[in-house]
Amino acid sequence: MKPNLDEKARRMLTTAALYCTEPRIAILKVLLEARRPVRQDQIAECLGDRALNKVTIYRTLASLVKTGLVHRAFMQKRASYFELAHNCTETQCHPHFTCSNCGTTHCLTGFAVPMAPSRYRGFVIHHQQVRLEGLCPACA
Amino acid sequence: MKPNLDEKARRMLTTAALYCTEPRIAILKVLLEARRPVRQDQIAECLGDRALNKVTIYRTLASLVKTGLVHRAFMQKRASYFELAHNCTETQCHPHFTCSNCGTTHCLTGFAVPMAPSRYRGFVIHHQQVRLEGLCPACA
DNA sequence: CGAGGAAATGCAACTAAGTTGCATATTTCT
DNA sequence: AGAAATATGCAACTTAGTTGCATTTCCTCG
Ligand SMILES: [Mn+2]
Ligand SMILES: [Mn+2]
Ligand SMILES: [Zn+2]
Ligand SMILES: [Zn+2]
Repeated sequence: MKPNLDEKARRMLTTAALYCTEPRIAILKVLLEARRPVRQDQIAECLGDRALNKVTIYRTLASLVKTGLVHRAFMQKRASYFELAHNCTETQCHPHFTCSNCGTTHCLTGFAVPMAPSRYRGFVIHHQQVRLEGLCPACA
Repeated sequence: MKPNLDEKARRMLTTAALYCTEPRIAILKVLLEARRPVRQDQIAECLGDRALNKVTIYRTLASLVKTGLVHRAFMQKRASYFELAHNCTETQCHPHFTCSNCGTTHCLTGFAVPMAPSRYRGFVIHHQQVRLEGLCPACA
């Protein structure tokens, strides 16, 4: 495995003032290695033999989201997808692209859709989230 | 009530080649009068006395979505929000804004966030959906 | 190091959005 | 009106996510 992933996860937890527990380190490592947002059950599957209770995974994700280490990237089919906060500005995460043919989701970290104006008719806009749909390179 | 709403709903159904049934007309009228996306249970509540089975509402919404009359605007708390297709282009619906203070959602039909490029590193982008979050005029 | 208190985990039971199969009712067409 | 096509209602089911509570683990401080 990656020997320094463990250390990296520990640092992230300490920085966020969270207890460094085995479950949290394991979950963070899965997120660190994932290239795309993942669901609770996908995290569980990645853990394989040293499985965790799903309640623990959900509660860990909740803690990580609260500290800002992790984002709830989007929902699909009534399930939430989570990922490490990466390539984010204060007001916009990168767009997520879902292929309408094969169903896979990709992080489009290379570009950002321009932000909406910070004010519009009395609305104060703090955050913008963009979902894209179309054909991925493999399916196009 | 609005006397011509009924007729309008009927026309929409006929145009979409769907049977003109009482439940469908009732649901369409709720959507025609709603100013924002609504959930299944909100539609049921609006119908009040002449209630409909939730399965009927879900199946009706599915038919309406398939014909393009209705959009699944977004998901929140594991529930889908539906609305009539309005102020939409081929590639983008208007942005939806949710207030982080009071929780209400508004359709921001007045402006459109610029579209992502139609191609980006092999991705063919067909559709773009924008979710905004911040403070609504009442809470700002 | 070895408590002791704070916080995290696991388990079982629960909640609630959405789905499915099937019998019955309604709509449309002739 | 009658037949075929389609829609509705009901009950039972599926499944993502939550809650309460007993037990375990982690961190801090003597
Ligand atoms: Mn991403
Ligand atoms: Mn809208
Ligand atoms: Zn694809
Ligand atoms: Zn508000």
